[in-house]
Amino acid sequence: MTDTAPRPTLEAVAARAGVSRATVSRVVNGGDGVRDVLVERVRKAVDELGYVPNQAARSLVTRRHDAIAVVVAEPETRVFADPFFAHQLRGISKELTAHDNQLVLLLTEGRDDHARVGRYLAGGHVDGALVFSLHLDDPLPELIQRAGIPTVFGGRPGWSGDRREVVYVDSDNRGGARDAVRHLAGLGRTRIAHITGALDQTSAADRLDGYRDVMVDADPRLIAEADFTPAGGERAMHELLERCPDVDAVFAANDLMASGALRVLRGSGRRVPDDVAVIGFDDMRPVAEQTDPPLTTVRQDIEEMGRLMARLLLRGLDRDAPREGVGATPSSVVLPTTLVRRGSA
Amino acid sequence: MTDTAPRPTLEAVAARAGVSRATVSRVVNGGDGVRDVLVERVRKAVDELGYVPNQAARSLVTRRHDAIAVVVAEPETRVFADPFFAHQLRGISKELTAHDNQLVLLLTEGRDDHARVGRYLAGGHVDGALVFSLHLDDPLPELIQRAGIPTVFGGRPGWSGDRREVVYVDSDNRGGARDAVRHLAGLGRTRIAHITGALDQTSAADRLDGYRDVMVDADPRLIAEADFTPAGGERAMHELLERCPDVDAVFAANDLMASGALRVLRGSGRRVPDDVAVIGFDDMRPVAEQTDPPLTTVRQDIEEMGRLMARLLLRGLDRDAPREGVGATPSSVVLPTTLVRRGSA
DNA sequence: ATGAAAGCGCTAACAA
DNA sequence: TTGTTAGCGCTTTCAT
Repeated sequence: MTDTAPRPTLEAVAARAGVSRATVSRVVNGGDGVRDVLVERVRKAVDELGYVPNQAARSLVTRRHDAIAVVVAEPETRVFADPFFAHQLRGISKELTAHDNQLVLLLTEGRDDHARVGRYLAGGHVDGALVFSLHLDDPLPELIQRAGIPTVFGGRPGWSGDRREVVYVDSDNRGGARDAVRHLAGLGRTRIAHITGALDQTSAADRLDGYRDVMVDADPRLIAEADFTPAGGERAMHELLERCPDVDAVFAANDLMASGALRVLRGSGRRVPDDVAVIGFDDMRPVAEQTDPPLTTVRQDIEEMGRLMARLLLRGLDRDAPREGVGATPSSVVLPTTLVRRGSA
Repeated sequence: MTDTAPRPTLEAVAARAGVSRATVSRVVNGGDGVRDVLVERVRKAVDELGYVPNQAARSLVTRRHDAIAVVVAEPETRVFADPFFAHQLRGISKELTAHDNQLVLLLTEGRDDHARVGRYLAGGHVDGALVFSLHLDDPLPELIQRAGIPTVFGGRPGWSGDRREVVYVDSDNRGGARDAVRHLAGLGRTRIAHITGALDQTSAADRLDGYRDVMVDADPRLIAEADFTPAGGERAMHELLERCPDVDAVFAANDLMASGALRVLRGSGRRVPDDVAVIGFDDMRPVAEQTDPPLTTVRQDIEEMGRLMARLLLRGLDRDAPREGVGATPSSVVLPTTLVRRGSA
């Protein structure tokens, strides 16, 4: 491990270039209104000294940090089991990088952490926040409101009774679910079951709604509640098989659960898709492409969601942005989904 | 999105509490040597005003940021296909959180990004860096050295000819590989093949070495070079089958490749483990537990690696830490692995 | 086009 | 124990 050496300051550069600190500052920040000769001299001094501006000092006066926080509020370890999270992060990172912003990652491990996150957000370390994985009863939005920091949510926040306008990016969970179920119906299936996700998340609730849109008076026994995990999918599939042995199709609210269902189906001696057709949601390639048979699923562009969230937030932060008219206050976005056909349906 | 309100300063709190700024500062930073009455008064004022210290101002004088950067230098999108990354991150996050440090995530997307990362690290935004996924020819270590910032590497860095002492955390790749191959040999297998990872990463090279340790004069045709991806595993397995149809065991350098190999094996009509035994590496549960048959594999405690990296870095940063004696300069750590037996071998 | 000077909000000597 | 004071390194009026 190396030890930190003392860094040159603006002052040092100014001395070396034979100009004032103000001039160096101007050059460092774009150099408008400074004679070319001086710009050159200053640049040279900067290079020779290896000068890098001290962000703390800069932020102290500009009140900007060029950093945004990504808050992943997932009490469970689930986030880490699926690549969803990583993809979003990647999209966010790309967009932020393109705008010279840094990404500060805040992972919360349960209730105790919320206070810490709240403090951090309120502490003026970052210019804005991107918040994920909210459950209905999550106290985080409240904290964030209090922190008074611009925020974009990932996924439609579910809490009700909130008057404030929130900005979020979500995919069309309901529409995607409809497409999936319609596809199954189009295959001639009539006993189409649904394995739900954790219903305290809007994504799960919306997918269930989509299922119901198509299966208007579905046998309630065809709906099994689960939690987005493979084990949950297995459990739900067992239930379903027991309650309705005549089930001929299953729409699972994500790929992980679908893969669990697939295993149970195989174990029960049923062939997929011949006896029972299966559709998942997410299109997580490592999962969906490697089940047997490969999974037909509803794809959402996760990385794009991340990118969009970042873009929305940055736009809202932009001081020169138009305060009214088109694109003034960013508003929520819902991205379309597409059905990807593979072997399972 | 909410707009930011002007925050109260130390000054304001001092005025309200009827004390000096210095006293408020003391209270805010622990409150030693301040009379209880005043501590109380100040705390009250802080609460009433909703005062939160301005980090920029604080860092400017303390030169600490209580933030460390995590640099993930993975040109490929591979990081995002496997949960490895997320697990490390989680371990790191936990440890940092426990020490009131923030995590700044720096994702690099290829060469162009390196300069940006270098600038950031040199910019004095963070107190230290945790760096991952180095390839042999990676320019990042060089940049980091120049930035002169304390660093701990994840995985043994492979570049040679570097005199400086580097601190890293790695798992015992070579030993783990030996265990795996010995297990296969113990099963009576004699034609044991190896599918390597990307050999420009030390983890892959070390696992290959471990394989060779046991298979001292292995038929070179039993070694197929791949790249840690499932597709690479499939390709390698095809090669292997073609070159050595009598292969009776395969040790793949990670679970993803092992799952690919499993598919090819099944496709070729071979039974696992009866005809060919298979062992992976990593113990990525979502993968290893859900292959058919479930994968026997070498487990490494990824989260612990992350935690350890953070701990090492923080210890090195600690100003009050003993500069000599036990635990003075942190040194590298290699964590043990364990063989997890499932169905495939 | 350039420089002088005033602070941004905080901590840390030093005095009292 | 508490207050006074001098900066930390930078940006930004305001003069020149």
